[in-house]
Amino acid sequence: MSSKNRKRTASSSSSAEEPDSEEESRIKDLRERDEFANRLKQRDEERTRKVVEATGGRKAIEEATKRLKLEHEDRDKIVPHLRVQSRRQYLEKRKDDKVAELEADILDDEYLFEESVLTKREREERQYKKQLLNIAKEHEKARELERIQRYHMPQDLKKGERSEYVEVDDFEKQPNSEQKKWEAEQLASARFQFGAKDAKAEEEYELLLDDQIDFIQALTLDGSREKAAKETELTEKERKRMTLEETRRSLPVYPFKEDLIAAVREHQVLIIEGETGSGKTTQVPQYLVEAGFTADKKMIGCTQPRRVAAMSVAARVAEEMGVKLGNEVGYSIRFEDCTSDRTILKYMTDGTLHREFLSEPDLASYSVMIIDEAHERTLHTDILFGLVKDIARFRPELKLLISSATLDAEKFSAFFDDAPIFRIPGRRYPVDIFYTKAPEADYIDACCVSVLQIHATQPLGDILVFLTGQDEIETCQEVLQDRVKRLGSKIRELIVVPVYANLPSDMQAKIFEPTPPNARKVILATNIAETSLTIDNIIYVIDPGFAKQNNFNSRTGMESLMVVPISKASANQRAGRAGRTAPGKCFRLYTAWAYKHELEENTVPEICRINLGNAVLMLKALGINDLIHFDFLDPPPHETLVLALEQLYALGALNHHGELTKLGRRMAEFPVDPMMGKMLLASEKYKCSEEMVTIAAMLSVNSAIFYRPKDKIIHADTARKNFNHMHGDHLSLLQVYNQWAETDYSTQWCYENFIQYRSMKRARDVREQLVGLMQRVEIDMVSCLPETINVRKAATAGYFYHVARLSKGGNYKTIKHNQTVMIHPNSSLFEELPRWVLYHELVFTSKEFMRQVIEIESKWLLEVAPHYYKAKELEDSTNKKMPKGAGRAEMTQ
DNA sequence: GAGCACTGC
Repeated sequence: MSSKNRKRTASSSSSAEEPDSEEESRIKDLRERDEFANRLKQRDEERTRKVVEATGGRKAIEEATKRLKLEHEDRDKIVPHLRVQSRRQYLEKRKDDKVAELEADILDDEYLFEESVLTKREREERQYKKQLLNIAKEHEKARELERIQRYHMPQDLKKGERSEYVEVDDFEKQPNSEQKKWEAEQLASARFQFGAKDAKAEEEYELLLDDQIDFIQALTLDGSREKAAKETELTEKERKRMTLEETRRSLPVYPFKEDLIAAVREHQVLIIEGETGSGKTTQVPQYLVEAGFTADKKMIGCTQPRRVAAMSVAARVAEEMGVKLGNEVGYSIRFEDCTSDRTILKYMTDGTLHREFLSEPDLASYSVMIIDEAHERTLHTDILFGLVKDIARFRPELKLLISSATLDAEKFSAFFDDAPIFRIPGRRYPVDIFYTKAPEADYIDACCVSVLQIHATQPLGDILVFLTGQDEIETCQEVLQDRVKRLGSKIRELIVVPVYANLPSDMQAKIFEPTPPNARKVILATNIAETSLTIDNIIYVIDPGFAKQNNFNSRTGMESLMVVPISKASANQRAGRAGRTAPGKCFRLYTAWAYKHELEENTVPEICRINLGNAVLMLKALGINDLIHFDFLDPPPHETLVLALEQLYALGALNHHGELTKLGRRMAEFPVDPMMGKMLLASEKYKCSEEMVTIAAMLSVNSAIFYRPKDKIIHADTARKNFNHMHGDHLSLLQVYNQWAETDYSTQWCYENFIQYRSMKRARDVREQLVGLMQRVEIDMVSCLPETINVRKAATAGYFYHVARLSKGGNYKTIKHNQTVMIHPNSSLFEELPRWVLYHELVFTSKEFMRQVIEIESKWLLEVAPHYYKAKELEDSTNKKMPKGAGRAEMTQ
């Protein structure tokens, strides 16, 4: 692509009579861009070669580098700690061995000798052993509980007492442990008995609830398993005894193995329609390996929308194939590449594959690419569709498998030139669906009533309630707990557990705890339970029919998070959550008529709802110049694309021919919004790369840095104010990070300052990645502290699009759209009201708010973006911060 | 004086 451009442009400029300086600089830039891209490619190749020589894979090298660095930095601190750690691990292992030994001993003993043949002493000894085992087990259980503590605020502790809070992340330091934990959870939850099994015969409750909701059953979501099939079902114990091979054979996909391989051989693109539980994600790639699709050293790739899925599926498949994870079977996700030169089966997140396109635009190292969970329609899968469809045209030997749930298969087939659909049955129980007779005005209240109604009248079994956000969940939790308290012993125990993404992970783990016999668990969840979290043993689902959805308005450049009715697809997905382990019931808090006539068929895909700045830049970097005619499964709004292109042009990532510039090529290396990418690159000129990288990392996790527990709001706000910087929030965030880094990334410090450790850890990961990328785009890391003017100038160089000026009445108006906006009350500048501000984002909640604001001087705008701002636009600026209270008076003049 | 659904690079 680039060479063609160069030729064309070279000839056009030579035909010009006089030297056109603009044209010349464009050509020079294009040349420099291609030289830069070549350097990148060369460096990547050298790096790969080195890795292959070292045989350990990239991961090993990274690990080794990290370890060396660590050792160098604080060897003295770490060694004693490591010693304790290893001693502890040894003791732990020894204890486990001993307990297992004891248990086996008792079992043997009981098997060999009946109680009656034993002497008194032998009987006593057996009794003693059993007691010992019990104590050991109880002890272990208690320790498990201790290990996962609630969020303790420091002031809860007495003086001198050490905090016992253990961040769950501490256990994630071993390689792959996040996935191990996930698996353990999954396994544990699978073992929990379905509540009703333990229950005695249903007791009659004569209980009158305040109000009741009338439900009518409308239809049953068909399951592929019937109640009767349960007899043939394997108990957990039996399943454990089954070998891996037997388990594989028992999966619904197994009988289709040969047909599937034949179909893949015959067709280049195949749509696989299969429900969850069919085993397609783990089995299909293995079948293809067996069928020889990786014979010529090429890989089979499989994308997943979520990190945990990519990791755990890879681990499972490695086990089934009897290889070590990271060798023949590996996974690749952000911050973690667990593959080697031996890898033939690679699981990855869709975003990772999207990035891989930058260094390998033809997917040359793959013979098969599987896009799994395509129906979820994430931004990345949607873009991948267009890209792989294009590649398939000039690489006829590349096989594509698109795997999706039932409803969308036809649509995918049509998109991929009527590719054949291969259907695989799943495993699911039927779910009865109930609708309300009349619409419910207050759905929170209706939820609570329904929960109690189910609790009082229905057989035991856990309830899952879908709510829109933290706020609703907390309200609902209070109401339920209050009503349960008032009903007292008239009803059985009801355990209420909340779950949403921002909840600390130890509290999230509570949803996997077993429900005690004769009690019922109610899980109040956001959409997180719709796809991301799978909770077993749910029998009842309550679905009010709403969700929060992010929408981007490209006309105003504003994001809004609003409560909207869900789609039919989403409603059915929610209902399906009731039928995973047994037949279930789903109560919809809307009428059957509303379902039929008011709900959309499908949720609007993400690509149509968000800012596409980064996506467009990536596509440009891949040489796709005509974005308006890019083959989208669902094309995003025209204005969104135009806005993205416009911004890229203003930022200098595209030249006036719409071609990618060197600056744009460098920006594309960063997995951030183009404005932020520009800001990072501008830090080179302003000699503050250290600061900008930190700020970028903090901004990208920002929403969840400050922790505000409901009962300690005042403390939390005071703690937050201590970080406030007079020039704005970017600098406050910088202070937070730097102070944290000074404490050696202490967890304790986070709790003392009401800062979420999890978010900070993530910011650290992001920062590390960005530092690596800065080196990649040939920028040295330097710091400008304690001076911070350059920090704000570099931010302005990226975000000059996001500037507002104080106007009459204390409101701000955006410079380009003249739109009235306000500083968000959480900002450190909320009461300061500087004349000119720059904002990181514009969000519409109750009003139009600028979130993350810094004070700037208008003359900087002319310095960093002379092509975008005219001096006239910026007139009448005093550039002085107005004295508090006097601001308005001065403005009226 | 507000309030952040969920992912991912």
